[in-house]
Amino acid sequence: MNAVCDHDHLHSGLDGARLDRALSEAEARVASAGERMTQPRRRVLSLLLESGEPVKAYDLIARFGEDGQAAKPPTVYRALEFLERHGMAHRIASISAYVACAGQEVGGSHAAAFLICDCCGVTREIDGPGQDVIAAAGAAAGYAIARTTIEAHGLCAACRDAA
Amino acid sequence: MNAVCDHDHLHSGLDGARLDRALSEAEARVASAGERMTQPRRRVLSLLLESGEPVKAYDLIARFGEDGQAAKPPTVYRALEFLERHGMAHRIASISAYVACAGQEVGGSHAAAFLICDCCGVTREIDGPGQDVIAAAGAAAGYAIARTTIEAHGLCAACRDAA
DNA sequence: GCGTTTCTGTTATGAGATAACATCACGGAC
DNA sequence: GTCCGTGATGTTATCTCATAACAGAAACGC
Repeated sequence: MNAVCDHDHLHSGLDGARLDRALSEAEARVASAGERMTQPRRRVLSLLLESGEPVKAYDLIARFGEDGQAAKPPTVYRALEFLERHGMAHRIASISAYVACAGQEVGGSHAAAFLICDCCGVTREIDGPGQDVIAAAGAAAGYAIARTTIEAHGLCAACRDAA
Repeated sequence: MNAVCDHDHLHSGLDGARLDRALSEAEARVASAGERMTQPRRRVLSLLLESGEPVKAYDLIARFGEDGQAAKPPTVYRALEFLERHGMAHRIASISAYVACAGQEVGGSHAAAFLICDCCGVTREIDGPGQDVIAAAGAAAGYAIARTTIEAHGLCAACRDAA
C-alpha cells in the first residue's frame, strides 16, 4: 500500500480455490436474499478479495477489465454500493478506499470497525465493543445512532518490528 | 444541513462577543505555541465557529471573502491543516466536512469522537471511552494505534421528536 | 408474449484535494 | 537598519473521488 516504510510486505488476498469458494458463497448468499450476483458485481468483489486490503475505487476501475480495459466509474461505484448493502464490502472513509468484508458474515449491513496498518495496508475488521460504546455514548447524549464509522490507523505488529 | 427531514432547525454557531472571545483565545493559544494566527487562518476558524456544525471545504472557500469573493482552494485547505494540527478543527471523514473543535481544549492534536445528526447537522464532539476501547482492541491485535476516526451518525433528540 | 422492474452502458459533470512554484512577510543575526 | 533564512500566501493547473441523467438490455412474474 502506501510506502510509509521501505521494507517488504506480504499480501494476504485470496486466490485459486479459496477465491472461487468465497465467490460461490457470496453468490449463494445474494441469491438467498433474492438478488442477483451479476458480472460487474462479481468482478468487483473478486478484485477486492484478491487484494485483501483496501483498494481505491479508481484502482478497481482500472483493473476491472480482464483484458486491461478500464471500466466506467458508475459501473464500479454501483457494484460497490451493492456489495456494501449486502455487507460484503465496506468503505473506509478515512482513506477513501473499499475493502471486502473479512468475515463474510451473513448478509445485511453489519457494523464494523477497522484496524488499518498505514505501512503495509493490512486491514483487520474487528467486531469488538467499539460500536456498543459509541452507541451508548450517543444514546446518553440523546442521539439515536444508525451508523458508525470506526477506523483506527497505526502500524501492525509485522511493520512495527520491521521498522 | 442536509435536508433529510422537513422541519426547521436551530443553529448553534457563535457570533458577536462570544465569537470574538473564542477567536482571541485561539490566537493566544497559537501564539503560545510559537506560531502565527494569520488572516486566512483566523478567517477559516471564524467561519467554522460561526457555523457551529460541519462545513464542506468548498463552502468555506465560497464564503471566505468578506466581500463575497471566493478563496482559492489551497488557501482554505492550508488553513484547515493548520487548525487541525493545533486541535482547533477536525475533519469528519464520513461526510468530507470540517468542524471547529467544540471544547477548544489546549493545543495539540487530541483524539475525538463525533455524534452527527443527519437531519440538522448538529455535531457533538465527545471525549468518551471510544478511543480507549479501540486502542485496546488494536493493541490486542498487535497494532500500535496512532490515530482514530470515530463518527456516529443518527438523529439528535430534537430531530427525532420533530420527525 | 408482455409489461414491469432492475441492472447496465455511456456521457458528462460536480465535488474534494493537492502539486508546484513564484512571491511576500516576519524575525533574528550582525 | 539591512540582510537573510524561514515560513506563509497567492496562483495556476491538475488530480482524485463520486454521481446525475438517460438510453438500452436482461430478468422476472404472470
